[in-house]
Amino acid sequence: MNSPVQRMTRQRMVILEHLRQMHSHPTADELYDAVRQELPSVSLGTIYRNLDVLTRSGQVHKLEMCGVQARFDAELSPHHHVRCRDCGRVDDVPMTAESTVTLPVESKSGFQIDDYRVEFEGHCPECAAQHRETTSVG
Amino acid sequence: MNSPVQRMTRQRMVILEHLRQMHSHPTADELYDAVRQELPSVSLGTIYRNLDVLTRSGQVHKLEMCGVQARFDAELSPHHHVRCRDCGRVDDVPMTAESTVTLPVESKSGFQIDDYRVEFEGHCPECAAQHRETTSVG
DNA sequence: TATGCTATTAATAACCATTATCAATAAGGA
DNA sequence: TCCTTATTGATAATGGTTATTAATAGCATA
Ligand SMILES: [Zn+2]
Ligand SMILES: [Zn+2]
Ligand SMILES: [Zn+2]
Ligand SMILES: [Zn+2]
Repeated sequence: MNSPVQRMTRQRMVILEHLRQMHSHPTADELYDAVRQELPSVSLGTIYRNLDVLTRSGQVHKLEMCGVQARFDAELSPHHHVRCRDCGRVDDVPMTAESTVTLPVESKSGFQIDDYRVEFEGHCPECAAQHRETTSVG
Repeated sequence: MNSPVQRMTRQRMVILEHLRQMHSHPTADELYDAVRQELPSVSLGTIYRNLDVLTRSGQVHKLEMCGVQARFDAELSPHHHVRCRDCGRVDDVPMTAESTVTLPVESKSGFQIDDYRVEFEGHCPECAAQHRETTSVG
């Protein structure tokens, strides 16, 4: 009925520490590469399993964004994200009054709406530069 | 260099017609089921291939969220979407002044932001009802 | 209408992120 | 220290999507 007791294993600790000091919103396999530096025998399944546990207990945020792979974030204060259309890199965007949306109480088909997410899209500096040099040559 | 000429095949036409008269934001395989009624020998690969072509030529919108199946929409006028947290059903939410976000010109790390997407989350009428009857019994 | 080029197809295999399985291990309360 | 069971590493399985390939069919041109 209620969820099992959560133990603090060495793997879980190292995963959480690494995610907390990475601000790149890494994918599971990027985090796997980082954690393996410290725990060479850790398995990718353990990364996925722990990200799931930590997400469900609210210690980590899973970014439900467009794109192929899921990304994770240990920064829990409310903020938005931008994603680069070319390379998929994700960065933070602070919340402002201009990026705040009023929740519609109910959609026309009777949905009860209780949350929303804003996702920005654009180009990171590197891809923007590359795009410029590709199109500038006549 | 430039994309090849787009031909109008029977399959492509039927796919587009069916998507245009479905307002349920179907997944590829849901659309596959619908199209097979008319073209029994169509293949799932053809559905995916055409949805990709039609998306890239702007005749169809692809709604992608990580972790869940992509959904497609032939309604091209600007609007938002709500997704049911339980069953994944997607419905339209009209754009209003309250759901309009001002684009930040640039993020702090130099991203050039040129678009955004608002996605609402909640419960569809069916799942909301089910949730009520599950939790109401003492 | 016939011809040629090639975009598109059906069928199928491959891909790849994520989950499930399972015997062995270890966290942590008693 | 002992016991329960959450967690692990290894590995197989899943499932949505993409790639491959020989055959077919749009469609521009003669
Ligand atoms: Zn980029
Ligand atoms: Zn973030
Ligand atoms: Zn629902
Ligand atoms: Zn829609």
